[in-house]
Amino acid sequence: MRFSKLFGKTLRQAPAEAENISHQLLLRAGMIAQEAAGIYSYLPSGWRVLRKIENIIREEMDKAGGQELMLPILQPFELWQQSGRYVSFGQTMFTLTDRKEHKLVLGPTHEEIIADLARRYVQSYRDLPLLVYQIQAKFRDEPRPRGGLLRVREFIMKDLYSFDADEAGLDESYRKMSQAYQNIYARCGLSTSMVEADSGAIGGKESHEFMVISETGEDEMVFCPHCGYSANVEKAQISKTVIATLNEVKEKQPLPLEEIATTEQKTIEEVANFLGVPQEQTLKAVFYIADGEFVFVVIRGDLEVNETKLKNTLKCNELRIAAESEVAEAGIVAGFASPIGIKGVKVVADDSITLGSNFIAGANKAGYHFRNVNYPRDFQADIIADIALAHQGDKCPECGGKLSSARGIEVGHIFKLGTFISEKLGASFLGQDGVSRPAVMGCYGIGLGRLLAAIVEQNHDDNGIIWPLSVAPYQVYLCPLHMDNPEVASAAEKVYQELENAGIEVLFDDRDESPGVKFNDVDLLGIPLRLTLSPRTLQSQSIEAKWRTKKETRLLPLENLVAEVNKRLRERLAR
RNA sequence: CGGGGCGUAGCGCAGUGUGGUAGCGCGCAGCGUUCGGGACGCUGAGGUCGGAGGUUCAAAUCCUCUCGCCCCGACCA
Repeated sequence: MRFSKLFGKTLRQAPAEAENISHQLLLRAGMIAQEAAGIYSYLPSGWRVLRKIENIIREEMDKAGGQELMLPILQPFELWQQSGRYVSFGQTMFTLTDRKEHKLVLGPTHEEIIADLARRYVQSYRDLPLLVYQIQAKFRDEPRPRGGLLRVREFIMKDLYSFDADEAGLDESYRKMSQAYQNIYARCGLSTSMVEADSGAIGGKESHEFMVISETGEDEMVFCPHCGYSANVEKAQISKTVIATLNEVKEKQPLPLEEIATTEQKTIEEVANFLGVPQEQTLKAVFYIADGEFVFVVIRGDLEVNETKLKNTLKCNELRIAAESEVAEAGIVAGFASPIGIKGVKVVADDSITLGSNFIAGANKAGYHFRNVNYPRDFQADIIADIALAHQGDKCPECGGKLSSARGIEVGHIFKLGTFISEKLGASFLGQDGVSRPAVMGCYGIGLGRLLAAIVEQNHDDNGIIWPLSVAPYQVYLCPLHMDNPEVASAAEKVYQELENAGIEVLFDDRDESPGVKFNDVDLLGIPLRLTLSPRTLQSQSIEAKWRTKKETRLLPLENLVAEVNKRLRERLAR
């Protein structure tokens, strides 16, 4: 490709709307262009990168036994009613109506379609396992697109769906996919962590996310340096046991309830300090509205509520903190509330409240708390579950070690769906025993644009992008200096033709620009190997080679250049 | 949906307070000089000042409404 003809210009200054690095660099490099909030065009060089990523993914999917297919973007709304997932996706789905007043959706994902296909084509256990995938645009009306390509409304996604005869089969498909994912990221030059995750609107029981550690990431995860436990904080568990001192062990016996005046103390911190007890000796009350219903949540004072876990526990679609007025309406004295004596309100308690005794809790009247509150002697909960939020420094649920935390970009998410979709859509098969069963499903997604952005987040310097060779838009940048010098011009043309003919992807900077401009552009574009041809190098019938990742340069003889370049590219790709 | 910010040439911005011929830098076009890390000179093209309505002799500037974009939160793969 001749640079002079390449569609898309490099920019010295990033457009003001770009805040994170990948967004700025991709815009400056002329790889993407924004059309509207969360809607982007890929310009030729950006599209080349995307297609390389796509090919890597395709190869790994095929290797794992996947079959590629193409599914419709326009989907009948009825399918989503059948699966029931239109409720959990809600506003996130783009919907439209055709001329016959039929409701359609722009597919946010394709489990319904694929299950519908499986219903028709999978009839026997002999047809299983089945792994099919698609690489296509999906649409989600995000409440807030952000971060350039990191969170968009129209995006290209690879989704593979697995159908197995039983749980053991699903486990095997899941294992294959998680291996394929590791291969994909490695080939894209990314280092990722696989963490336990919440499955959110997709549903299902077990899921893992692949995270690229980055400050610009939207997710937070915790991991244990000792045993390797790692999880998204939405999902993460912690060990809540408090190591008791001898003195405290004596106090473990439930003592009689006692009312104490705490006139000014409302927050956990104030109450604990006032009474000289640790925060884990108190109970905290938090109020939510879950699908319109008021919920009283109790958790040990030192912990915080994990809203994702709470939402899952309540099996609700909408969850928000209750407004002050709503709390008052429910007859609750904010700041002095506890579940003791509360009637007619759903109470959800974190299981931490069962791990202690003689807690401090609100007395449900202004200015007073109770001492020696014990569960279940003094109050009952409708639901007891783990609803605590993990933090850096908490204890690992596996080994008790100290958890660390980090932010990450989710570049892949795999789910064990089970049978809830196949049951609803009738995707069942006849087993060897002649019994009909729903297929056991899994789904495995990768957002390609987000992956591309994550690669930039992880591979750049002050001058620009540093594409790994495997995904670079061009492998080689041919940079002649003094294009007005006929010897340079003709030698450059010749080298360009030779490289092209050998199938090497080369961007030929035939522009009449100063060396500084060219060098800065190649650094910005992030092309791995730079070949500089000038009157100086021509004196020794050679060309100067420099890797984007390195400082040193070295002269290569023009003779046999193609073979030499090929060898170097191969060596680098093999690493 | 709540809070904040911003819409002026392809990009970055000034001008808005106090209404009076729309500017700067980069980029772009032409010519010339340059040429190993964003060169220089001269000449030039390019703007419904996000949109609509209003006030006024006169609106980028004041008023009302509206649309869009970004950030934080809610929410969300």
